[in-house]
Amino acid sequence: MSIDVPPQPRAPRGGDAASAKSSLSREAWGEAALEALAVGGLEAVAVEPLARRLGVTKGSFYWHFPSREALLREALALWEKHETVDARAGVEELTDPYERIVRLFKQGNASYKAGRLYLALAASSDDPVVGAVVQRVSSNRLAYLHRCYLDLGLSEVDARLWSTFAYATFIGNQQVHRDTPEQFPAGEDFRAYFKLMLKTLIPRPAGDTDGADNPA
Amino acid sequence: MSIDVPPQPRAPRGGDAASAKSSLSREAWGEAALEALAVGGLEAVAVEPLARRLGVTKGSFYWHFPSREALLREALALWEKHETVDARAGVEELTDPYERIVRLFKQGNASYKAGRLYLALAASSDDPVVGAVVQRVSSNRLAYLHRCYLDLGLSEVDARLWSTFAYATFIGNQQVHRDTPEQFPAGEDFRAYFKLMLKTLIPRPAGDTDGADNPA
DNA sequence: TCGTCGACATACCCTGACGTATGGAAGCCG
DNA sequence: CGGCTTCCATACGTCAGGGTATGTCGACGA
Repeated sequence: MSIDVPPQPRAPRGGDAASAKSSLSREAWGEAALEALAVGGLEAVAVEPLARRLGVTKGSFYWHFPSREALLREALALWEKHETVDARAGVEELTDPYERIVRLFKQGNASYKAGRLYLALAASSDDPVVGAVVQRVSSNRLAYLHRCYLDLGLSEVDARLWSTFAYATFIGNQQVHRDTPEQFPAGEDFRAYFKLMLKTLIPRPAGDTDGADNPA
Repeated sequence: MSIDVPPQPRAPRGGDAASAKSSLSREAWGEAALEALAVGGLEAVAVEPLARRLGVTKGSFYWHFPSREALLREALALWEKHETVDARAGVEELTDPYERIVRLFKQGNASYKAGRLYLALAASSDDPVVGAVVQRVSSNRLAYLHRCYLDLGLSEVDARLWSTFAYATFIGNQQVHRDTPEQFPAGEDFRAYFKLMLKTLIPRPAGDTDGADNPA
């Protein structure tokens, strides 16, 4: 979310526009594109509206990018890194596979915007560029979850089934949460819901009777 | 790239099989719109492409509908009926709530196109017209599922949690199936997957050990 | 036979968005 | 100081699609 501008700060120009930023970078455009994507879908990634939102005009955009598709690829690359490398930051270090899965779930449910982003991208997966990235990200997540379930002691087949199950539920939660926010459990209800999901979706092999929930 | 369909010599005013009337009806336009929606999303519901596909021109369309939005409303009304009234056709008669849920799941997973349709609509729920219908349909399904779980003997709260859980998984399956069809269990694997979901998502109160699954 | 009407075709304008061309205001350099 | 580079503005050209106005043709009904 933090829009950090990489080391390319040229001396401030007139500074007349809405942003105090002197000049835009490729990455800034990419992040803005992701923002628009999460809100308005693929069609919202349009050059002129984005330029207006950034306080510049089209001419500026076409200095940084040869085409709209190039911007899309930039944004997609950013997103893919967010959803794979960055998403595994606080997870990989956990040794207990159970805890890893819990953490994954927690992280996934933590960012509403990330959920909307995935949904928006997945909705536009008919676009070949978008579709390929969505598939890679989805496969990557699925594969990682699969490994976690394997580490849990499940057989190859069972791990496959359970990881798909858990992932589908995860994605579905985002959908339901977005489509019918009223009906989706919130607050205390969500805590109970979350607990139910964990208990149901993570078959614990050993005799772990109850309540190992960490007090976050 | 744009499929330029030649002026398609329409079947003259003879009794055609496609529809009672030789000319196009509102409903035919609506169904065509749903078809386009399932494939290309909301933006694919465009007057000119649709008219080309139906072998007529824009002028014809604007005879039946005052605007594109009117067509959208027609299609949405059709869809809402499909997903609520029609979807409950073979379910309501079942007395066992467990069987009702199973049937619901079976039906939902039966039509890939219906899944794509929901996903496409849900992706465009920022549109006020679409959003309202999606919300109604989603709420309706959720409420029905909730009743089923209630009939299963669960408490109000538990039924709420479990129905949300099950519905989220259901929706998520459609997502995963569409986004990464390669990774999604198929054939025999899907049977096992389906069975696992039923077993996990439907807490059976009485001591119903196993193997009572009806054959497909 | 003729007028009306339903259902469609044709022609047109308008909008939004992609892409291009060109120019211009800084900063850096020789 | 003149020229080059960088970043951006302005002004087009193009094109798909929404919406409108009007033309057309066959099916009736009197």
